[in-house]
Amino acid sequence: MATRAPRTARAIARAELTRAILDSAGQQLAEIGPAALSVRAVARDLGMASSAVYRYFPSRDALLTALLIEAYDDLGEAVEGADAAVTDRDDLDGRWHGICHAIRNWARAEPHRYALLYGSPVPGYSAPDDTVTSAVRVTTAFLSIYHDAQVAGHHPATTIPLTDAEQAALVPIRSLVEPRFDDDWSIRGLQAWATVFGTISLELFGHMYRGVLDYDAHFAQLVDQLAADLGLGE
Amino acid sequence: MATRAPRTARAIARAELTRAILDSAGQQLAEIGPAALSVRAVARDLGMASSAVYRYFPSRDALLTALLIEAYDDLGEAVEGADAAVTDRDDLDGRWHGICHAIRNWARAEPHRYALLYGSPVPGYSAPDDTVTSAVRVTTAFLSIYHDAQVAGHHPATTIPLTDAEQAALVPIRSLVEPRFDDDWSIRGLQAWATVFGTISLELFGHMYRGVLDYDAHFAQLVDQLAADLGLGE
DNA sequence: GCGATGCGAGAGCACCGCTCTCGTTTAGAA
DNA sequence: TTCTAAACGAGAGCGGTGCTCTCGCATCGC
Repeated sequence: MATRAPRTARAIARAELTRAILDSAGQQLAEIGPAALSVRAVARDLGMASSAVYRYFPSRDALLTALLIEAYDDLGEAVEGADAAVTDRDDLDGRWHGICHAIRNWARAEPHRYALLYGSPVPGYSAPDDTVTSAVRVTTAFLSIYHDAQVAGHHPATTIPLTDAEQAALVPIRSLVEPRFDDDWSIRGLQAWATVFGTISLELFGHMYRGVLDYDAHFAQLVDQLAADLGLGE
Repeated sequence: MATRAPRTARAIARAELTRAILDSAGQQLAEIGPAALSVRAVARDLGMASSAVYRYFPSRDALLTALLIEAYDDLGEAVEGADAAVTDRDDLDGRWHGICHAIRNWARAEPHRYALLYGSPVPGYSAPDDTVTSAVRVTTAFLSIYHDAQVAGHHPATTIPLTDAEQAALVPIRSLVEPRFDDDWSIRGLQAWATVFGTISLELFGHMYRGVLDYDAHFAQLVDQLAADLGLGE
């Protein structure tokens, strides 16, 4: 099944050039950020006319969206890899640490790409449908751990009771897995998720400038604390 | 003391035009976002040559930085106002709810400005020294509640013990107030801070697209839960 | 082999940030 | 009050951007 669709020489060339554009643009993205990424610069880098790039991506935003999806997949792969690396699937604490640090390590290695994913949305709002499948991979890793933890009988820190409205608000997240999440897992799961990304964003975007000396130690501590709050530590 | 420095007609005109530029640019910022803000459009709006704007702001980034500071002050004012509105200063739970909802309400009313503050940094990195004094206002509101709570003898949920490195990492935040924060207040305070901003950012930037139906109810629940975790509820 | 389609290049449009120059206006010292 | 230096607004212009259109040429399916 060597290569997929392309049979003709033209189709092969098209696939290769598409790839080359994405690579060049991806390098620009990583180096100078999404705001400064320019179609003309990509064309220059590839030695072609800028108008030719538009044969492959209809607009700058479309190119950026493609990079967005690639970034989501890249991060998703890193997170899934870190999770899979824990051979003992019942070591939920280890898996939790694995995915949390995988996210932060990726974010620190690729700050511009992280900002593209979790910072302010750059284009109006990129087409959700295409991106969602890639974006959901990291979320799924969280849910998977929560799910396994609930099934294994772990219990997060006590939560306050929910009103009817609050319960209704969480219906979608609750029904994403089978068996459904209890209230406490829904609440603590969302909370921990927001705390992890909140901390990484605040750190990366410079809001902890003063306040925290050692980001590594602080994040490690936070992940420990969240694991304890989630009741993952046996 | 009517007006401050400006005595000459020229100085008055300068102050007024500076104000007009900021207003026009602020409107652009709020409506179409920081990326699309253009000096030329501001000049057109004010009926002047684009080059004249540069007499007042040396660059687009400088103009954006001024708007950044204004936004920080605007948010800071909203948060301080919400905190001050709680007449019973010992009602820490009420104050906590006040500032958390003030932040989110402001963010939802001014999504582009919130994104400018807490999304990906748009210019390289705007001069910290000018912005810090305004940026720190909302942080101070958090610290104030934490401080009062600790003095009043409230205790947050139990925390896991810190290693020496983790303790050292938190030295700056700990010594921001007198008396210094205990370990548990440092930890839970930072954690709650990150959770609040993480939740607002994830919501505003579309990462809860599926998962949560009713953002208002979810955030209200989160704030309740954090108050409980912080031990603010009597 | 031939028409249809895909493709690259170039010119061009409208916009951008920013700089420079050039008269004019204003402020402050002589 | 006069005169000089500074501030100012307008305009032209430079190099850059995203994007469109047209025009030849290569390639594909029939």
